[in-house]
Amino acid sequence: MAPRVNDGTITSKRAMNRGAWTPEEDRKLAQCIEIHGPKRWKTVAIKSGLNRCGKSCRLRWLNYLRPNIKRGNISDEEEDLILRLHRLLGNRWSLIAGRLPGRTDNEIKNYWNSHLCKKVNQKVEKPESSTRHEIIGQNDQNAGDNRAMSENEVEINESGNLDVSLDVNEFFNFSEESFGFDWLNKYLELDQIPESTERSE
DNA sequence: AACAGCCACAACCGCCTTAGT
DNA sequence: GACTAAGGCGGTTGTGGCTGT
Repeated sequence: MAPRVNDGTITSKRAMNRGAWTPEEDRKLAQCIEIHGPKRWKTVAIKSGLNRCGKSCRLRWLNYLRPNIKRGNISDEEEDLILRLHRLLGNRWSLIAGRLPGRTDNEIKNYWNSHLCKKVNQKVEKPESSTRHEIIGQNDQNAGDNRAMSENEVEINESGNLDVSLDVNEFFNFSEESFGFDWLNKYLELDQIPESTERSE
């Protein structure tokens, strides 16, 4: 790895604006992105004259300013989807967010940490209701380790009893139009894997 | 009314990956 | 291939608002 000389976050902390964004800053950023597009964040940061780093501008745009963004009121359906996707993917919030149109990884991450994490833990504490889901959920503590795994593999159960190996990119159709829930049905079907399939090795 | 504790969420930090030279 | 800058991501923190005492 290259030594970090300047990654945009350490850069002259003294000089950069930090903290909450003001409506005026939002307006300037939106204007600048309109001109330069939601890329080249360093350029956007400079041209907007906001005295913010590129990463900060990017985050603000992605989480609050970009069009078609949904805020709050996560529906039961969405919550269920998040739970299922988390079982499948672990803490890969951007992937999960990619399946929830209008939702951001930051929002889902926050929602998970403040709401769903507790729910899952409560379920885990009730072994009598243990289903395949709860058993898998117990591996959530290791979810971060999923990053070390191949992008193309999802090994759900490290015990070897239920190793589901699949191509995530193939499983999820990442095309722009695929924000519907059809793909979920596929997963839900998969969710009821017959015993013979589960034991396939 | 005042205070403490909790919760939700916006924002930052640091690591990793990718693209460009 | 090596190096650097920039982008992307997940983890963590700071803080304002809410609730209970």
